[in-house]
Amino acid sequence: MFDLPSLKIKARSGIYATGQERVVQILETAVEILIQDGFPSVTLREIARRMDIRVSAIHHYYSSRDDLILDVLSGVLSSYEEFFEGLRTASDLQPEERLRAFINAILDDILTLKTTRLFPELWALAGRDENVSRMIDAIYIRSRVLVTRCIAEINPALDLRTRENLALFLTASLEGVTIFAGHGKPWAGEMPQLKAIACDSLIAMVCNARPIADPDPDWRPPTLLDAASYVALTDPV
Amino acid sequence: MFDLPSLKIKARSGIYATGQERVVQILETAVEILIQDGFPSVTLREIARRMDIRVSAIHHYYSSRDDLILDVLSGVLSSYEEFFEGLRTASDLQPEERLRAFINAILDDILTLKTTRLFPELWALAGRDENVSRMIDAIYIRSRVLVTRCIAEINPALDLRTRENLALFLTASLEGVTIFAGHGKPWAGEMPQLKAIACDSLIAMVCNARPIADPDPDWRPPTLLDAASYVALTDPV
Amino acid sequence: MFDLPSLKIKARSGIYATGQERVVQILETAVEILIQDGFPSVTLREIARRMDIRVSAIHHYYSSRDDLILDVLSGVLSSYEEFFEGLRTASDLQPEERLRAFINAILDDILTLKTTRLFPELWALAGRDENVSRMIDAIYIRSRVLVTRCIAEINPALDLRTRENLALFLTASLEGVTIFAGHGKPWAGEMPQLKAIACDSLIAMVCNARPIADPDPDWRPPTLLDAASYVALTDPV
Amino acid sequence: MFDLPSLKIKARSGIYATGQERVVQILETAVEILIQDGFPSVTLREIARRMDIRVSAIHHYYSSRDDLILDVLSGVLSSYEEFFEGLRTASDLQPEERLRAFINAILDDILTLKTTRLFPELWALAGRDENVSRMIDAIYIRSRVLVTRCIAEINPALDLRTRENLALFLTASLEGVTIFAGHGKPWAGEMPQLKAIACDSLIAMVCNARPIADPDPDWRPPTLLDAASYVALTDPV
DNA sequence: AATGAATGAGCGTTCATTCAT
DNA sequence: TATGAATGAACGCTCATTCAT
Repeated sequence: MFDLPSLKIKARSGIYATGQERVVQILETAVEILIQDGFPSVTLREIARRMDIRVSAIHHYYSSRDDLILDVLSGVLSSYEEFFEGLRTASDLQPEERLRAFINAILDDILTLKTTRLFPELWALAGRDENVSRMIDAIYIRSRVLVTRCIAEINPALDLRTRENLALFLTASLEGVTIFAGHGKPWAGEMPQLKAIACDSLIAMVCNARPIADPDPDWRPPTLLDAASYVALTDPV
Repeated sequence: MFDLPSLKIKARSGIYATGQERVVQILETAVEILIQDGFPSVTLREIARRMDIRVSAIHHYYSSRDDLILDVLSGVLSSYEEFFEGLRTASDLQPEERLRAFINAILDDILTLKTTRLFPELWALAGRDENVSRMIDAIYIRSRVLVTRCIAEINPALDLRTRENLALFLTASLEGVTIFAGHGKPWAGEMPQLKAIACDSLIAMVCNARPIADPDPDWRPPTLLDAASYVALTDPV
Repeated sequence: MFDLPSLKIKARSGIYATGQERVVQILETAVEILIQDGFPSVTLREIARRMDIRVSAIHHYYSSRDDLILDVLSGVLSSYEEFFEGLRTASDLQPEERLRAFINAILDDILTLKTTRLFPELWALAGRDENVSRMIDAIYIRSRVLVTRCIAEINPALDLRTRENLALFLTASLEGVTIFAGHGKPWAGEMPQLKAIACDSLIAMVCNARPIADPDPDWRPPTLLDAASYVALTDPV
Repeated sequence: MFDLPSLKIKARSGIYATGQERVVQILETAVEILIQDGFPSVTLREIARRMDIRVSAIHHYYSSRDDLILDVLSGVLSSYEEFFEGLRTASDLQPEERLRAFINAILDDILTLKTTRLFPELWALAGRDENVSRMIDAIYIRSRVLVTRCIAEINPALDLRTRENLALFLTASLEGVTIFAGHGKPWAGEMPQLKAIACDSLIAMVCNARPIADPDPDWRPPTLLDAASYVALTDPV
């Protein structure tokens, strides 16, 4: 139903056609290495080796490795952003069905090699890099927009904090499956059963949740982003 | 109730007393770096620098860096093994309460810096290294021993496969929380709420689960380990 | 009294008006870098960066970096040539006063950032590059024209060799002050005193000098230049 | 009479004989390159090439190139420090003769390839590096200790400031000769005449100097060093 | 007239590793 | 038991240069 759109990278420089292509090639190659061999293997030399160009040619497009990596990450994450955006808008189903579709889409995506490899790398990276932490925070905020909305519709009695915590736990539950049933992992074959379990238990969780007695009216969902960025990501528009 | 036993590393090589100590120091220093700065920073140079010894002194105990890393990982994981072992044996509670205690213990552990940093690194590493995959598989098998037993007691009607899948999803749910509410993560402050949500929803999941109609009698929980190792880990002893 | 004329660089290549301008801009930028950051920083990249053009645009005007550097140096030195030329022609003073004016002009010039930075760089460069040696030789020959003439007028009894050696030492004395009392150097504040000392002692030196008893009639001032170039530089015209 | 002592370098590390030698070899090779090809050519690769060792072997002794360069410079300058120290202590001549000996020794030293190449490089470097500036300042302070003492003895009527300025100008005069009559320079052959001129004129300068009418009692010789370092260098001990 | 694309050589530095002491 | 000496491979990066556009 929902499909992860293929990686779309915006070429930065290059009025020449070949230059635009090169940037895309570089980023795609970097992602390829990232998926296949992990972050430590994403070196300029390895990218150059695979592309059969020289390292200095990469430096022609990116003045530093950090620049390149940043572009790689933002490219990767923006592709997921589009994925979540697609999930949010493309549906006219009932809230419960929409949530079920979301859960299934995420777990399907987890089965792909790309997601299985990429996200654990990003989680590890986030532990060492504040910028990556923020990027990941942003992408998951985007992802939870749909979930919180479904929860609000399914169980209108819930206060904001409970809704957000439910959405967070629901998302965490699904992400955790990556470790065990991701692509090539032992439990990947059990994904159909896991999807059923996840849908049943998580939707039940939402339905049966009770609001907290005395909600703090000032509570806001915690985030690494500044208020403006947060609003921009969650704004319905 | 449950307590994470302090890291105990068994020295492998080293005949002399001081040698054993040195190995322990090396491993502890490596783990310290691993937690503070991540895997890429665990270099022989850095270990030597912190210990104020020479790099070749480390090589005296470990013939290669890979050897050392393997020892670091097995040390780390065996400490968690003891943690899970402790969870299993130390309790005479009712099954539901035991499960609740397990969930709370895991989520408490997730709040520690060590676990927050270590596990994402391990998950990333598992994507590139078969040995690490197997080590992680082993440790999670250990962890699920208690869960599957609780599930069997709470809901005796369930078939093996459903039990195992429930245990797997339950574990995955908890591990996923690391990403969002681990030590220093934005949602860490919401852990009390998340614990309540996790307990309620996961225990409800176990209670309400239904066995599959036509279970395959030959089904066995998927694992990267060989049968003997698997049995050794799950054997009640 | 004497004034260092502002740097005038003659564009060498470039048929078009804008091209000539570009060459001048390039050279001025190069000199600016040379003065501010020293020779090693005069790279095509840095020039291009400051001019906000591309490196290859510079190559459009100079087929090699060495070409450019040579042009930079000849531009710089020709500006000093004009300086010395100005000293020589602009004066109708008595010889002793003319010499005093020369000394003061040189020491004033030494106080400028440009000269303080430029000349030590050139001296160092001369140690490695024969062409630079010759260029510097030429510029100092020009500079000594006035001095030798003053000496001849002040102390007509002197033979050529003694005159030239006196002029050489006088010039060397002044140049040496750059190292200690150039722009930004610790002794720059003592320049008034140093000027007085230099004038008194060097003019006294000229006045008190005695010719050598048995002058070699074939002696000629040593130079790296060929005879024709030498004559051209010293020719009164 | 006075001789520039051969470069003496203190080995830093190396309990092993070969290691001590290596450090000396590295520094000597670096100085050799510095003299022959100038500072920009003093690269780790060039040193390694000449020594027929690997670049990483140099890094075994010096953790960074800057470290090495610093050691090179301090080695070079300390050899000159000893040179000046030798000039100061080794003499029981009358003050005027001592000064004459100093002038001749400096001008003899200027004729060596080493000094001819080294000092212009240092002067240029000083324009870009504050540390080098300070090192050079220190070495020249050392050099002027003898000169100022001679001046004080020759012309006791002089105030401190005039003495110091005379010493400064005298030193500058001699240093300036490097540019024209250093090793391989066109005027090197005239050095005997230049020495005579220098002796005559500079000693006459000292003899004929007059104190300033109203000396500032607070005046101190300008320096880049802190007061303690300055005193340490000039202290007779 | 100017740029973009790409190269190749060189730079300082990090790292795991081997070996003799 | 531990170190110093030395290596070789790899890393990110700078630079001048060539060539097609």
